[in-house]
Amino acid sequence: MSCHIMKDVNTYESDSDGLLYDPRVRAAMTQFTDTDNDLLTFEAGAAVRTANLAVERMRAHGSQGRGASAGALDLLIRLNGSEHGISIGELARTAGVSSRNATGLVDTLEHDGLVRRVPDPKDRRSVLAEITPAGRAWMKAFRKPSQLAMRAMFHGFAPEELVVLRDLCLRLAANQHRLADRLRQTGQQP
Amino acid sequence: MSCHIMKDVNTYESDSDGLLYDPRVRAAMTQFTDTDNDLLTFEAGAAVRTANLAVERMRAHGSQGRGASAGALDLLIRLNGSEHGISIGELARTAGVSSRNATGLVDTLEHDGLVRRVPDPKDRRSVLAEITPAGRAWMKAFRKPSQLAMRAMFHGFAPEELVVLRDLCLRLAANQHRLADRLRQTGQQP
DNA sequence: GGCAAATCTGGAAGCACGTACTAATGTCGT
DNA sequence: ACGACATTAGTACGTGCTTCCAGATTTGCC
Repeated sequence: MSCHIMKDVNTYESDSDGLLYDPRVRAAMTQFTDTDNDLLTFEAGAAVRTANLAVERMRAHGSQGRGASAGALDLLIRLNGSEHGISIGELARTAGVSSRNATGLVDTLEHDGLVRRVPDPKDRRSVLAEITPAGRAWMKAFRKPSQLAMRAMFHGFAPEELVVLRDLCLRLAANQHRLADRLRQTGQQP
Repeated sequence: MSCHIMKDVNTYESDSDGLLYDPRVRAAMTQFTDTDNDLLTFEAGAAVRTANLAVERMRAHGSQGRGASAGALDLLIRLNGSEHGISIGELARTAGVSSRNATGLVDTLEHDGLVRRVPDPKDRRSVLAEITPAGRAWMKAFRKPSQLAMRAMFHGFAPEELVVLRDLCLRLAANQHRLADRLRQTGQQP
């Protein structure tokens, strides 16, 4: 391992319990927090962001710029698992983005021929997005590489650890949803 | 709790061990994976993304559009914890972004008066970014609200859970870095 | 001294995401 | 039946992030 490679390796360190932390983040956050627990929350938040960037980067590499941004891919996977079309609004709600954004993501997928729009017979205001045969073929082609990539990303993780990571992340998201709801109710929106 | 509120609550469910999962993600990913472990990796990856979105949203709300995007805020926090300036290149390397991107983030902070550029006396090619008194005042003003927000986000999390979340996320990021290094070495870059 | 590499940034472009608004449609109460 | 109000997707616009390309200048190595 040459010095050039050493220089690029992340300098995460292990704490007394053998768990990773980023000393640079810790140094920066320590001055922004009052208690040890506050520091832990900031570090965890920063770590979530770091992990997300890592997943995004692996995704970007794996799809080779094939119009498969994270958001669009999520929609495509969702549509692939449905035997009928899904409305733009429903896609937006379940993805937790604005309908305008869902419109844009579907635009992208439609432009690439992976998805098409069809009228919703039950509501003339609404449009259903459905996956095309080309979209299903795309999903099929990327199934195995995607699995290999995720296996490599989570190399060294026990199944229980994957489950715990999922739970912790979803609890965080649930907390944020509750907070947003509360703020909306008390009219504290800016 | 009215039905309107019920309708907006996320439909995460608990598995047999009492840990959260998203049934919609599971339904979509099940058709994209071959083994249970693969499903766990995909679910964990999706959960990381969901958690990151949650943190971003809380951040956007807390800063009230005050020029504090996630990337810029990270740099500001970093500079606040340093008694001397830091070069654009160093900021870029430690943030894991390109120097062009770091340049843009510093542009934003400089435009808001929170950061200034000064020449690096040791290297005339280089520019140091340092936090301004206004930047330190900004940090001071947002310290308490930030802490309260993170406490609320991580409400119900034990300290050990925060540490585990941090470790799992950083292990994921470390895996990605190793993979990227390996790809770079074997020349498999696209 | 010569040259390759490093440094930052101007300029441009693409993409994700959000807000405000509009035309069309659907729902509900009178 | 009618009017008020809500919902739907998309237009127009803006911001931020990120990448690419190129250029001027500086630094370090042979």
